[in-house]
Amino acid sequence: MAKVTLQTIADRLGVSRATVSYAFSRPDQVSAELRRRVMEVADELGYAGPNPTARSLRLGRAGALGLLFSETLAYAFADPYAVGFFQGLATAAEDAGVGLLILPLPHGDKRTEPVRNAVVDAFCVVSLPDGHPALDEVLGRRLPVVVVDEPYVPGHPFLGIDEPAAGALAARHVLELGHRRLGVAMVGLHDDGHIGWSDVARQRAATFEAMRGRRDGYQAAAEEAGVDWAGVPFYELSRNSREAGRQAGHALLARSPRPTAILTNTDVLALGVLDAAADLGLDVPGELSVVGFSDSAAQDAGLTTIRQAKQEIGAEAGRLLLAGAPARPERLLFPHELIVRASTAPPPQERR
Amino acid sequence: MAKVTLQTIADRLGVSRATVSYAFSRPDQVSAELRRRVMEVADELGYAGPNPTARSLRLGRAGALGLLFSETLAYAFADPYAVGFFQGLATAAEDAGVGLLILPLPHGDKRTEPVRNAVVDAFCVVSLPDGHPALDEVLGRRLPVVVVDEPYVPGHPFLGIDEPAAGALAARHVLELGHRRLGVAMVGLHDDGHIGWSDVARQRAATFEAMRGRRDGYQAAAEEAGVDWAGVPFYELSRNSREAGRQAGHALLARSPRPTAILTNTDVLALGVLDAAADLGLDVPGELSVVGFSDSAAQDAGLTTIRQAKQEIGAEAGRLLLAGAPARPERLLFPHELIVRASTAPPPQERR
DNA sequence: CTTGCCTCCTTAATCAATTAAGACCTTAAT
DNA sequence: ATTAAGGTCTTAATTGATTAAGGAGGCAAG
Repeated sequence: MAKVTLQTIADRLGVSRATVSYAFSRPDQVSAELRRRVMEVADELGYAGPNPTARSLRLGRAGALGLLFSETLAYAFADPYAVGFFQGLATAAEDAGVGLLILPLPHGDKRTEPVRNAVVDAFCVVSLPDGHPALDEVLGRRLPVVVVDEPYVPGHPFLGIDEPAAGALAARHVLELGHRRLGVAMVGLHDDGHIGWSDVARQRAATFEAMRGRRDGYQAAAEEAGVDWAGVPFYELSRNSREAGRQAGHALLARSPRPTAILTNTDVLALGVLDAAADLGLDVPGELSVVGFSDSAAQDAGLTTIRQAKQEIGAEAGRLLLAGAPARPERLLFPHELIVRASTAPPPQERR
Repeated sequence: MAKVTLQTIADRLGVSRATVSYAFSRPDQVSAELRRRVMEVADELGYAGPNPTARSLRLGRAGALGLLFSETLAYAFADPYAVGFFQGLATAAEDAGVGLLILPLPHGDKRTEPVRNAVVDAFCVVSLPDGHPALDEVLGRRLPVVVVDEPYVPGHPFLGIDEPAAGALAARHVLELGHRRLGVAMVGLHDDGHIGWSDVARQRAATFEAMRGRRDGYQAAAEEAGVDWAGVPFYELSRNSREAGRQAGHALLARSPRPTAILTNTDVLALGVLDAAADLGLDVPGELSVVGFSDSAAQDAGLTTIRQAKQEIGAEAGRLLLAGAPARPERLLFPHELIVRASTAPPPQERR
C-alpha cells in the first residue's frame, strides 16, 4: 500500500488535485455527486484526509500551543502547582480546539532541538530557570510567547501575582511571629551576574520588575514593623539553584547577629538555605525560619511559601496566546496566599 | 519585517538555498567560513532556523506523540490515575526527545478536527469511551496507535492489567468480607447497545476481551467461594456514565433478595450505583458494599477499587509508540492492586 | 599531462497540501 | 440572439524546507 495523497485520488477519478482538496475542505465548491465519489475512493484507498503537516505548512497554522515546564515532566506533574496551572491552560486550549504540545526540556547536556522543531503557533514558558538554554531557543522562534512566574522576559507578557503584595505577605508572616533580625536571599534582580551582598541602592535599581516588586514588598512590610531595612543583610544570586541558595544561606548565617528568619524569592533557593542551616546544625524552625516562594517545590520539604492562583493563570495564559501576540506586553496579576508549613515559627528566646 | 526563509538568506549571500540548508543541518558539508557568514546573516535577519513545519513535511516526521484522554483535560489532570500514567508517558517521550501533543476531545457537539489535524507520528488513546467519534478519527489516521485501558481495539496494542486476575481480586474482596448475594454492573462488554439484564451465555459472548476477562475473574472468584454465578444478577450498560450506573444500581437493588455487594467495572459506574443507594436511603457500606475499578475517580468518594500500575503503563506506551508500530499487536499486562476504602464492609446481619 | 580524489557548492526533484483566478458550460433574463 | 449569472472544475503559484546527484576547481600521485 503505497502512500495515498490528494493526487492519488485525483488521478483515480480523472480530476485535478484541487478539486479533491475542495471536496474535503469546502464541500460547496464541488458537486454533490463528485464529492460522493471522492469520498468513496478515499475510503477505498484508505486515505486519511489531507496531510496535517502539509496543511499546516500551507495555512501557516500549527493548531498547537507549545508548553515548556521546568524540570522533567514526571517531576512537573508531581507538583500541584504545575498541575493546577496546566488544568487552566488545557481548558483554554480545549475551548479553542487547539492541542497542547508539551516539550521535553533537555536535562543535562541534551540539545534543545525539540524546542527548535516544535510545530506550534505560540509558546507558554512556565517557571523556567534563568538562563536556561531552552528559553533562548523559544525567543529565537519569534512566535508569541507568554511567560508565567519566571523568568521575567522584557517584551513579553508576564502572568503572575501582585509581587509587592505577595512579598509583603511573606515578610509580614515572619514579622508577626516576632522576628526582627531578617535576612534575604534573592535571585533574578539584575542580569549582570553579580553574586554577593547588595545595598539598598542596588536593590532598588533591579532591572527585573517582578523580583524588584517582590523585594519592595519585603521592605515595605519590614519598615511597617519598625525594622530598619538598611540593616537587613541582602544576598543576591545570579542563578536560581539549590546550590546558590546554600551559598546565600551560609553567607547570611555567618552574620553577627545571625538572622532568625530568611526570606527567599524562590522555593529552590529556600531549599538551599535549609541545606546551609543543616550544614551548620541549626534547627528549623527552632533557630531559623525560612520562607520560600511559589509553592513549587515546597510541599515535601515542609516549606512555608506563597501559593499562587495557578488555574486562573493557566487559563489566562492560554487565552492570551490564542489571541495572538498582544498589542503590547502586559503584566497580569492573580491572587496569591500564604501557606504556612514547618519551616517557620517564632524566633528563639533572646538570652544575653 | 517580511518573512525570512532559507531563500532569503541564500539570496543575501548569493548562494543556493541548499547550501544554507546544509549550513544549518549538516555543518560539515559547507566551509566553515561560509557557515559563519550564513549564521551571521541569519542572525541579522532574525531568522529562527528552518521552519519546523516545512521540515516535518519534508522529513515525514512530526516529532510528537498524540495523546487522547477521556473527558476534558481539566478533569483528566484532577485524576491521579491520569496523572500517573502521564508521568510515565512523559518520561518516555522525554528520553526520545519528542513532544507530547495533548489533544482536546470534543465535549458536546464539537468536531474532531483537532485529531484529524494533529501533527503527530503516533497516537496514544487512553480510556476513551466506547464509540467516541475521536477514536474513529484516530484510527482513520492510519498511524501507530496504542490503547490504554479501554476501549479494546482489535489490531492495535493494548496496555492494561491482567483483567481476570484483577476482576477476581475485586470479587474475592467482598466474598471474603462475607458477602454471598452479589450484583454486577458492567459496561463495554458488547457493542450492540444492549442495556439490561444479561444471562451467562451472553456474558461469555462479550466481544470486548478486556471486560470479558474482568468478568471472568468475577465469576471465577464467586464460584471458588461457592456462589452460584447463574444466580448473580448481572446488569449490562452501553455507556460508561454516572447516570448509567445509577440506572443499573436501581435495577440491581430492586431485586429480591437484594444484593449486599455490587461489583462494577468502572469507577464512574460505581459512583452511579452509590447515587442509587443514596436515592433508596441505603447506608454504604453498612447495607451495601460497592467496588469500582481503575482508581480513576474513586478517591474523593471513598470508593474501594482496583488500582493499576499507571506509571509503568505510561512508560511502556511511550516506548511502544516511539519504536513505531509493533510487528503484531500485543496485549501487555501490568501490576494492579486492591485499594480498600469506605465503600466496602461485611454484609449486614441476616434477620429472618 | 592525465587521472583520481577531495572539498564545496548547485541543480532540481520532492514532501502534500491550499486557493485565487480563470475557463467552460448551463440556464435565465432581457 | 445577447448578455449576465451561477455552478463546477482546472491551472498554476505558493508554502519552506531536504537531499541525491552532479559539476567545478584544486591538489597530489602516477
